[in-house]
Amino acid sequence: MPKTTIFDVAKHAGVSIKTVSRVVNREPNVRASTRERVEKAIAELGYRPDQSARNLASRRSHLIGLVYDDPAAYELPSSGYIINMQQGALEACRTVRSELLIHPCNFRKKDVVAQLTSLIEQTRPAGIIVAAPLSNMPKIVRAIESTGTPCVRMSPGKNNGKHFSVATNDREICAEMTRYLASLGHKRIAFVTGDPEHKAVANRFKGYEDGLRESGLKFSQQLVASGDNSIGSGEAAAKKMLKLKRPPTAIFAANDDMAVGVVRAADRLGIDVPAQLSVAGFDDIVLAQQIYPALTTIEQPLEAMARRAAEVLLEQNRGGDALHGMEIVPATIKIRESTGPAPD
Amino acid sequence: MPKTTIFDVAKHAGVSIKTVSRVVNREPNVRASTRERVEKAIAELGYRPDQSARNLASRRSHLIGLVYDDPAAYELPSSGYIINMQQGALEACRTVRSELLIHPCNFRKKDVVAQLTSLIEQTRPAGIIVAAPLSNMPKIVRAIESTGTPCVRMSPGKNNGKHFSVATNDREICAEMTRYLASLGHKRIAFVTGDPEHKAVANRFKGYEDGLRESGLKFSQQLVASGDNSIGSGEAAAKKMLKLKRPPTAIFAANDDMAVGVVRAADRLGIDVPAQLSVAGFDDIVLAQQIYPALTTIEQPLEAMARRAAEVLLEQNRGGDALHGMEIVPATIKIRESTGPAPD
DNA sequence: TAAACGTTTGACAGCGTTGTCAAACTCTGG
DNA sequence: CCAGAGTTTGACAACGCTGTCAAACGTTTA
Repeated sequence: MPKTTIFDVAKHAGVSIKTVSRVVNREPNVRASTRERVEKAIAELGYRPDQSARNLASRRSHLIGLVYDDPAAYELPSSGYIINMQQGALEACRTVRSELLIHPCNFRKKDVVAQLTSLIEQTRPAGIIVAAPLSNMPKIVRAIESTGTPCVRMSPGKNNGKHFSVATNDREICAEMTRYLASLGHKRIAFVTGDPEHKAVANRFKGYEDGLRESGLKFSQQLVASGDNSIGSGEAAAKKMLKLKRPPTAIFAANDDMAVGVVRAADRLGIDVPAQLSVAGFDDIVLAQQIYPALTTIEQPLEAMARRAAEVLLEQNRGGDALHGMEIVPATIKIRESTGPAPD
Repeated sequence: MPKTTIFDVAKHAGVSIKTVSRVVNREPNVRASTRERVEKAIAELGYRPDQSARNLASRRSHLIGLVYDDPAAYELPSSGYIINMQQGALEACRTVRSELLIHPCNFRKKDVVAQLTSLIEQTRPAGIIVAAPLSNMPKIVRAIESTGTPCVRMSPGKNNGKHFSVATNDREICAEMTRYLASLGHKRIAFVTGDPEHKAVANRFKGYEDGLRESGLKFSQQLVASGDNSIGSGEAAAKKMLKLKRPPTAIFAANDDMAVGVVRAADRLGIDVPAQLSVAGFDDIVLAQQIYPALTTIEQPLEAMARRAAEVLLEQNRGGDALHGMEIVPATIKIRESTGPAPD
């Protein structure tokens, strides 16, 4: 039984193949009655357009590419970052029968750009989702744009107006977390910064400053330590600050790994969390709920962001208008056991 | 600057397009001197075959599909299972410039088969990797086979001879773990079984029996409890067995989640691990190293298995012979802190 | 009533490969 | 030196769709 082609449908509906094509692609200027007739024929014959042929003729596929780099994964087995994004993008793909192509690429390699260009030429995806930290690299975004493939950045960085981007409110939510700590009576709230290359992480620090200001607390350089996003660096940073004459009563780390390090440091120093020290993180990694005390943290809406990114791309591929600008998917504060009223 | 096509190469090399095609596809019967000339032309013009056109003409792409279901992920955020497989498959793809298409599918849904068939028709992947538990479902494997797409199963189940499969030595390695526990002096070694639907998990139990026999220990039904692969079920199973008149001195759980449950149960009952009770798991999940005491477990070579699966498929796609039968990628025992000499 | 314009439809030429099949060439043995 | 077999090559038709452009059809306007 040979596969049904557009010709079969055309004959069955008594129209030309072009009209069938128009119906399939939701092109305008097809009389309603004609459209119905064609749709009926499609349904009766169980016609499914051949993607390869479409790709060849239109120079574009129904695949969505997800390109990412997960530097954290080079050290830890899995940060969950990727899987969450995939989940979201996959959901969006499923509803429109698209498929997801995943393409990790190490941005430290010299040939990333060539590699991406080649990926796009080879597979001609309908769109590309670029995840952080790749999305913050102009040369990468530019390379993708130059192929003419629509792309959506998942990134807090500035948008050049040519594409759409999805981000979360890192800064605002961190201000909120800081205000929450202040509302518990904490006067000395410390912050552990992360890798400054990571744009989102930098925004978190700004949010911390905002939060202090909004709570009427004054910023102190002593209460800021820099980490590199790893557990160990969080531990070191906390140890340093907890040994100050006037140590902080709350430490907010720019990511959960470092927050876990802070908890560990407190443990080693015999400081009770949360009775003597409140600890907050960011990311809501799996471990956050598994350690004791369970970590108060901020849940990044990675899945929702990726879903939105894919939706935008897929809608555009179906003929919708290209979107520009930035959309914010808000993060959520998860209050758990590691934060509590300030001591005294 | 229009893209270079096979025609440009043919003209430049003074041959027909068919000959260029032969060279590109490594087909036989091309004179060495001709091949060289064509290869030179390809290099000089920077020719890259258009995949869409290839797909259309040959009815096959350079994509590898990875289809999976991760039932554990419906409850826990991430089991690491998927990410490990992806990693392996991606590595293999990268070396031959192929791309990986990921397609999760819930086997409980009625239309899995239709969905898979449609996926294959749409994307015409060069091959499909089917991961457990999907790989143990005849109807799914049959559906894929009927499309004519080469497929490799990652699964311990019997192989019908039509395809290749990659598995690990669950049974043998579990026997080895059991012998290891026996060698530490344990006489009463218990086992927590997992979801019986999971073929590999069933094999682990058989390995446990083998190990007992080989160590001259006798099997006791009292020392076998059934779990459902979850932490909670491991905890319940352990509590039950630890309250026996003659409790086990070692508990081997069919997966790490349950082993973590066992450790938790011991903790609650005030039983010291490993002084009074040795605990072993299977999977080497991230948590295994993060709990205290760090879990002795078995590392599944998921990444290596997936890499091998993809390699086989890609090699076949490049014109290699179709492989049949089963290949075993051995697992590794990771001895950590949760096991030690038997008490007394 | 006809010109002018917008809407709907179809014919047909690509898109860049691979598959088929036959022609041309090369080598062997008698 | 030729028949016969194998090797190497090329012409050309698919593959199944979209893009282009022009024709046919409707509707409005003067």
